[in-house]
Amino acid sequence: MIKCKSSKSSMVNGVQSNISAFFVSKAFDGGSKQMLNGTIVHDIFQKAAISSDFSPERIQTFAAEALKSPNYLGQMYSLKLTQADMRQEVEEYLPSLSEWAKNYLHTSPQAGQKQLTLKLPSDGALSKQDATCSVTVTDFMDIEENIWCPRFGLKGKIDVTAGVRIHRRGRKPTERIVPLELKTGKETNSIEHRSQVILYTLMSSARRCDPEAGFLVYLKTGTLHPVVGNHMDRRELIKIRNSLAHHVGNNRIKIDGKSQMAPLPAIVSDQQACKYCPQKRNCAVYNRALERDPVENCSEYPQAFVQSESEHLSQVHLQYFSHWLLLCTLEAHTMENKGGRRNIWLQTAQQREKSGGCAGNMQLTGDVSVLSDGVYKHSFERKVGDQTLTGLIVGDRIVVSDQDSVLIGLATGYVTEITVSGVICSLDKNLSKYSSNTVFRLDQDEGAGGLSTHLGNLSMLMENTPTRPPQFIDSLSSVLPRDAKDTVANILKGLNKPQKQAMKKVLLSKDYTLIVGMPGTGKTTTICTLVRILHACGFSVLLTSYTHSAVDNILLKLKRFKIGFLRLGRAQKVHHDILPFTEESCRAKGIQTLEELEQLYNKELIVATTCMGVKHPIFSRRRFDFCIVDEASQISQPVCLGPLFYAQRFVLVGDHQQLPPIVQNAEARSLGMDESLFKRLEHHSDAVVQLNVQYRMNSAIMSLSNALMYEGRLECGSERTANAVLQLPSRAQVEKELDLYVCQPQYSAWVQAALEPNSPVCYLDTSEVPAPETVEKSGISNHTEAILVQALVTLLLKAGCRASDIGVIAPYRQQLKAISSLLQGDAFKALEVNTVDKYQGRDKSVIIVSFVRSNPEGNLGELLQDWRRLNVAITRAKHKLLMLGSAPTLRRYAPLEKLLCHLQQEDMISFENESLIAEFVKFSLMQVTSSSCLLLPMRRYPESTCDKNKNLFRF
DNA sequence: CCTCTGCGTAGAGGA
Repeated sequence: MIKCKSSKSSMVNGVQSNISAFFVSKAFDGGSKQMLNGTIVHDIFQKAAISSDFSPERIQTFAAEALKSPNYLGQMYSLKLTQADMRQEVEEYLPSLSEWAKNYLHTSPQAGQKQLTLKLPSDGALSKQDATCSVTVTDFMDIEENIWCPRFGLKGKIDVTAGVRIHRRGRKPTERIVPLELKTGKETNSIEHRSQVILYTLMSSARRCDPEAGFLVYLKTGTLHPVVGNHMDRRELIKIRNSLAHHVGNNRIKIDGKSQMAPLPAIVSDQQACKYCPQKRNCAVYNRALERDPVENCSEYPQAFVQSESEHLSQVHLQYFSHWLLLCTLEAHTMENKGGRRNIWLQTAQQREKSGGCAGNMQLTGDVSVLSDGVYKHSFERKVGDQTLTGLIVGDRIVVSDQDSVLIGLATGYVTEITVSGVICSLDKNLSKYSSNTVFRLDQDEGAGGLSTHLGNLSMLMENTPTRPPQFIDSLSSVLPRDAKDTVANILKGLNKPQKQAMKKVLLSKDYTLIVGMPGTGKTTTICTLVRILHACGFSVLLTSYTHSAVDNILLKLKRFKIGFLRLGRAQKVHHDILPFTEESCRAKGIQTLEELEQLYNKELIVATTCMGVKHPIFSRRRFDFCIVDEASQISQPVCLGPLFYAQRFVLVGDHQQLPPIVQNAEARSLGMDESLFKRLEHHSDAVVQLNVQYRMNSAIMSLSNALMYEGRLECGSERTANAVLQLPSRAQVEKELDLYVCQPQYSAWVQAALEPNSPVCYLDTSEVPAPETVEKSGISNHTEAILVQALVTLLLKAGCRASDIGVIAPYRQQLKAISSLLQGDAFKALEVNTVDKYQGRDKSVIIVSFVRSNPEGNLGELLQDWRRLNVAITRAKHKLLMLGSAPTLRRYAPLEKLLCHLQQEDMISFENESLIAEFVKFSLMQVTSSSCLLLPMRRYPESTCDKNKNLFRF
């Protein structure tokens, strides 16, 4: 869909429009006083319209409220404007707002006096003869009506949807519902303004009776201009739309199986238009980097800016730009196809419900309450009561449409609560005006924004700034302030050697430092300490990571040391204990003036947010001494760059031997999109410091990862870590029970080892069991492995292990489902079943890994081919690591082959056959069924039923 | 083949 805003640069000019479709980042169109004024005046007009009160007093009140609203204060901060400036600007408009209402609003006493000239369509329902008429607005039907119109491929927001009465001399008045477009700029009545109204008229016609006309409201003068688009006008606009859509939609082509950026239409040669175009740099860099026939080779050469905007860039820079533009384009395409908004109109609610992420057949119940300005609380109930709701989760962003996908995108908002038969959510629109039997669908809204942050950052990287290889300062004494020395020395006391080295490296860096944190080496602690040291030295720090939870992890630690910080980001995503530090909470304590806001933004040395949060107004002004990026090895390059622009020096913390950034498009991945900035910069070994002393795994578990990935560099931090084993208080009892229960000649070595604290690593080869995989559309699972996991967990719990100390890991979601469905009940509640990816950064005392894949010659998935994923899976356990899988299948994966070889050498593999496994499973399951509560003492068997000397299982 | 987290939007006007 193409946005309807009809400014010259986005709708009319070929190349410019394409460039602006790529780069919609704020950074290039940072706004202006006039734009902010426009927004605020719109706001005031719309508030007056909602309350049907355009009296000067009321309008003054609305203006005063707007001038201290959080959002506008933020923008004033960005633009370095004062509230007084802004007030003056806005107040100029207020009288004409009242004036406009007096002239055109029918509730006003002398309404309908103004004569307008309508240019009527020749075949229109309006009259041909008299072009002069008067118009009154009778009703405000909607404000900021959101229209997504698949029929024309257009989307947009209509400022005001109004009922109007058109009077013509000697005729009966005509009633229409028409779009009003408000303008605060010059009364140009220009082609751009008129085109925008024509498109809105067209979009309105898809929702209701064709209004045939719309109106431009110029608020500076308070005048109203009718705009009637005839068939030809509409056709021409749609043609422009189609050509733009074509270039945006077909921005990549495949040649010999390889994708590349498709050529754009010829660059425009309008010096006047280019002069002020916000996309100037992007246009120039794009042209230099991607066009086969760059303009400098052209004979006529009107775009001198292409040269001046890009001459600082070398071939390497341009290559980086075009390479990542392609990668982002490929990835954006895949993401859009996957969970894009188009499914709202392409799929019925029933279809979409099956794949999850949609709730159809919903009706409004109860009243809609106003939570705050522009936030309305709605309760929906399922019309057909017996169906359970699937897919939607609290916190999801949603789009509300009507069930038949005619009124698409009526409102957007967030799910706040899920009940048995309904959903409660906060929406940006009040839907109570729709009749009570309107049926709605709520769709999960995934891919908003696309990759605009990536591209915006990429563009910013192309800015003309000095570059150089990493440099370092010679001595610490020159960086440490004298009065901070003692504090710093004190803080350093708690650290181990590599951690201390890391601190030193950071302090001595002039540009950047990479901290490689191998599993369990205390990355969070190290970052926390680093922040404390930098804080003590009086440095400002921007603290970021890709996820909210990673940011909050560090902040939770920092909070304990009473270090002050400001946390940016949506309250709903922030950890509960960190909420008091968020901008939102601080503002709630009463920020009315720009000075107070500036104070808040500048108060703390430490500011924390996610990498994607760099669009915040604070970054248009504030700069930091250091930027620390946690989990940097999991962040794609263009995203990681974002926060770095705002700091003098930066520190990336991560481990490229663990999971890389997620890239959905296979081609983009193969072209290197999953290479993080962390990995790329690791080549500068001067800037790298390794944390190799770990406090998580005991020595046996650690040895796996050392053999697989770290070539023996990983060390245990203490004897205690190295020798720590699983404590199972009731183990003896369980083993006795086992003895009593199963008395067969082949005692299961594996089951015994699984419970034995002194064998921390056990691998069960299920190839003889056998345990074949199941491949379904929804994913891959392995039922037998799931049962074995259940049996093991049951046994561990029985032996006295706490459920919260056990973690189950599988590479596939479908397997997690299979396992979870077996582990129902309160006793398993605290147990965590999750994917490898989700376990990154975490640990548990006991980890059970189910590898799932087991087939004689079938396909190998991509997941298990990745060394890094396996490395993560085997480094989560502190005391005991139990693995299940079919060795012959798994040996076809190179990483697993290496792991299995090592396990074999160490004699950590057991083979079991079907009957043994069956007995073991039967035993453990019997325990489940025989006692409803697992943690009660076990039923005792009579002594006589067991032959003690044999120490065997028995039926 | 199947791993998943971030993003509030669309439009504010200038020349």
